[in-house]
Amino acid sequence: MAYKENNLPDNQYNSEEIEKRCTDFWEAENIYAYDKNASRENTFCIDTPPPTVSGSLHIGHIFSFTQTDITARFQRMSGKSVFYPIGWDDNGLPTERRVQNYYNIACNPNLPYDPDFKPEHKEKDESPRKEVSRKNFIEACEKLTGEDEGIFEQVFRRIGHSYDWSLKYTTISPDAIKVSQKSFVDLYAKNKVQLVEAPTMWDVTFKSAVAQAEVEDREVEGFFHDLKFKVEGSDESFVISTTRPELLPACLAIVAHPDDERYKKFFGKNAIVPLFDIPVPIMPAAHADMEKGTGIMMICTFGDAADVAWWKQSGLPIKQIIGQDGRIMDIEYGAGAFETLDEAKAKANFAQLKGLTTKQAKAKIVELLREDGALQGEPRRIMHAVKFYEKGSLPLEFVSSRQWFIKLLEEKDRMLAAGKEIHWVPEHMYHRYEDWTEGLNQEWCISRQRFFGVPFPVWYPVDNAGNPDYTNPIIAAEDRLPVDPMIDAPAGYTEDQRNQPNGFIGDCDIMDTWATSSLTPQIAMHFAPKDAPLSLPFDIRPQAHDIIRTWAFYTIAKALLHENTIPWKEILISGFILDPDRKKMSKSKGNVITPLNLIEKHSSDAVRYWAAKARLGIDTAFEEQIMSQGRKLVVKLFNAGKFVLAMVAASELATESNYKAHIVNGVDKAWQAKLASTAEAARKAFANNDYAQALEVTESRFWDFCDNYLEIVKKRAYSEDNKSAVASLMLTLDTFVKLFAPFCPFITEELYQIRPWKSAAEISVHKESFPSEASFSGLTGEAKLYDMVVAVVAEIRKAKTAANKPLKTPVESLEILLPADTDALLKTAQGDIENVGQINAGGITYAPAEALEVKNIVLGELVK
RNA sequence: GGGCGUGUAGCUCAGGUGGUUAGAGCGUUACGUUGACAUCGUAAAGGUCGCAGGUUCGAGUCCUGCCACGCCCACCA
Repeated sequence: MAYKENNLPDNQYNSEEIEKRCTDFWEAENIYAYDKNASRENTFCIDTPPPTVSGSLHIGHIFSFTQTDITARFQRMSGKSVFYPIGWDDNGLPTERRVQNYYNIACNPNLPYDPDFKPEHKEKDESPRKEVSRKNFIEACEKLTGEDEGIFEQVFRRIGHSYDWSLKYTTISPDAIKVSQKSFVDLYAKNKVQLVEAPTMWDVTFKSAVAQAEVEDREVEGFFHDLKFKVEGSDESFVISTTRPELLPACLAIVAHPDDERYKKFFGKNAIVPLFDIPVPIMPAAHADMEKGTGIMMICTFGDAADVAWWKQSGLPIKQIIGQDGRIMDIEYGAGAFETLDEAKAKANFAQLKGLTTKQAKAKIVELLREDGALQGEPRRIMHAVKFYEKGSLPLEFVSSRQWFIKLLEEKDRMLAAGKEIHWVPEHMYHRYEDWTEGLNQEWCISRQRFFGVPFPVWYPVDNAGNPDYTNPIIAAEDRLPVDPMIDAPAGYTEDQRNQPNGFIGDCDIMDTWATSSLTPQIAMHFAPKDAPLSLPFDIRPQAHDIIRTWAFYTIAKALLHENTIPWKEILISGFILDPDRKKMSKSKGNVITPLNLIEKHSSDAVRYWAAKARLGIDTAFEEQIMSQGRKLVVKLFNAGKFVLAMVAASELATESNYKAHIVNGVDKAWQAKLASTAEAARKAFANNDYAQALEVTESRFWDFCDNYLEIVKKRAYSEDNKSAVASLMLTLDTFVKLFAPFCPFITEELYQIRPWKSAAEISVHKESFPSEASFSGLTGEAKLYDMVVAVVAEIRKAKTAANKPLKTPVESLEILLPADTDALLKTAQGDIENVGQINAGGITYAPAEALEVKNIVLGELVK
């Protein structure tokens, strides 16, 4: 399609029109299509992060995604076929939460499907959430994510990200589910995944297991309670300080350090748990800290990870009293595992706790302990760190449940080696990965008791008594994927055998989002043409540093487990956008300054300029002024371009594609030498992943061009003998549009397209080769000459400014002192110097000196 | 407690392998508007380069220690 009707520059810069023209043109001409005919060596593969679709795009997205786009554009201009997919991460908890709030609904998997249910947006009110079936809930998720994704795409197109949109995927789509389930099936075959019933970190709000990587510590208020325990069969007693008295009925044992003289005598005896009169063994344990509290502590089911670890090696029975809803369970207390010396007392006390939340139970039990006399003094307030699910608001509990785990602990060494093989930018980010990998102490729990996500391709046989056999799961065959075990029956069974004796049940859990996100390279390849020469490792993975322990870590794990390779050669870690007060930018503030508002105000190119100014891995404060600065640059590009085009249009060279041969003037060739070195510097900076540096050198050369070179050649370009000047301006424009193209794809395309000398073979600036020193072969001269001319011009300007005179004030005479070896060189530029300085003919005199100097400037009178 | 990073002009940031008067943009001030410029240009003021030692002829740059801030990890009865 034709880019523009008349191919003339607009009178004024109008970002919206230019952006519209460009996006339409790129779309129509398929400028960014991935070329599968290129070899793998000639392909640059990007493992694009699929943004989480749960609400609106944040300016931080624009920031980091634009930085990747700049790299992609440079690689494309370096002759690579760029595989630059885009996907939306729409499965998982964030989406569920948003859908619940947006439609005011909640999923109840026990309800039947209602085909007439239509989700509608409801403003937040007090009305209870409408319960809907699992299928209705998933449909609501799909509806809302679909709408959100449309908006995301609009913004990403508007900001000029050069994805191949035909490769677009969503993580909840059947094909992505297939890839994810295939991964599970493969891991099962390789014995890298296992179903385990064990105490797991559990979020009571979301009623789901969580993985180590999703856990964070928060400083919260707590209280030490000093509890008196009697020692069985003696008059002795001791005091334990605990923050979790509500776990008293779940107490398994009492431990103290083996060398602790205070308690050594008790080892082997039993302590009596207050209120419940349960005898529990007093045992030595090396992890007990003599300095902390009273030096003696209780092990419960389960206070923390240390309790779990100790319990595992103790062989003692489990005493689970906290249910999956975070409340004290309804159990027959006083028998079995909870054997007691006084059943009636234990039952009576426990009955008062049943059904309470842990917080309520704590208050209740303190009351009971106080009555009982076991509580010594009053609870003492402390601040301590407690583990929370990163998206949760209540502390995690350890609840025993059946979950699928990927066995990563045995892969630690390989993981560390793989991390070293990958090039981290900036390098120090590797330490985060290393820290995390070395500190890993749990297998990766991938089951989630949620609804909107990838189902496990798993069923369990049911025996003739109606009990599921979890030891012999039925795994779906690969060619059946994707499957939903809650809808599809396993091979060899029929649907009417579901939940029946001698039948089967489906695994009702879904996978952790990361179990799917960790396969982004594999998913992207799955959505590419089947005969494309794509393979791991990809070239780059761009991402932020907060998800090194999740996304980066898990992706490396999956690539190792499946393909036995690293997933990418390089990982580029972007920084965060911080509020001006240097806190991480909050979503609430993001609503005020939305990306679209900023784009409309400053233009896409200007917003991209802002993103390009920041270096990788460095957190920067949000400063809108940088966008204004970017806009100034873009407007300047527009105006300078328009000016050059006007000067060229008057020349007979205007339509000559082989104009370069006319660059013969010394000053012009000197300028081209400067331009060539800038191009080379930009190229080198890009090769070093330092796009900010590439922009910096390009930008400063461009302002040099506008302030100096353009003024220096202006008069000559209007004169009779103007071919060299005009050709030089043409080459300059051709060069700058290419140098700026990765940063400002819109204004550069606009200028590129409306050049009168554009040939039919020239499709888009974004398909051009990025300039290098070699592009200027034979066109460059003595760069020094340019520097000297600029220095002389600067002195003349300074003299005029000092005298408060306009710059067009004529100069009667001036003296240039200069070294002998540059004398002849500078004199070749005398005409240009006279032009730009408004110097009277013959006004310049020369004298030898050590260094260049301009003296005795005599200003004339400006004739009106 | 362990690790990583940051600390340069009022603000936001640049400053390979140590080398002349430490840079940019914004902001401030003064002046000007040259044949493109919803402006633009020319200039000025503004810095003990976190602090203290050390290496060196020479340190913003290398070494040691300290301080402040941020982040990551671990512990947390």
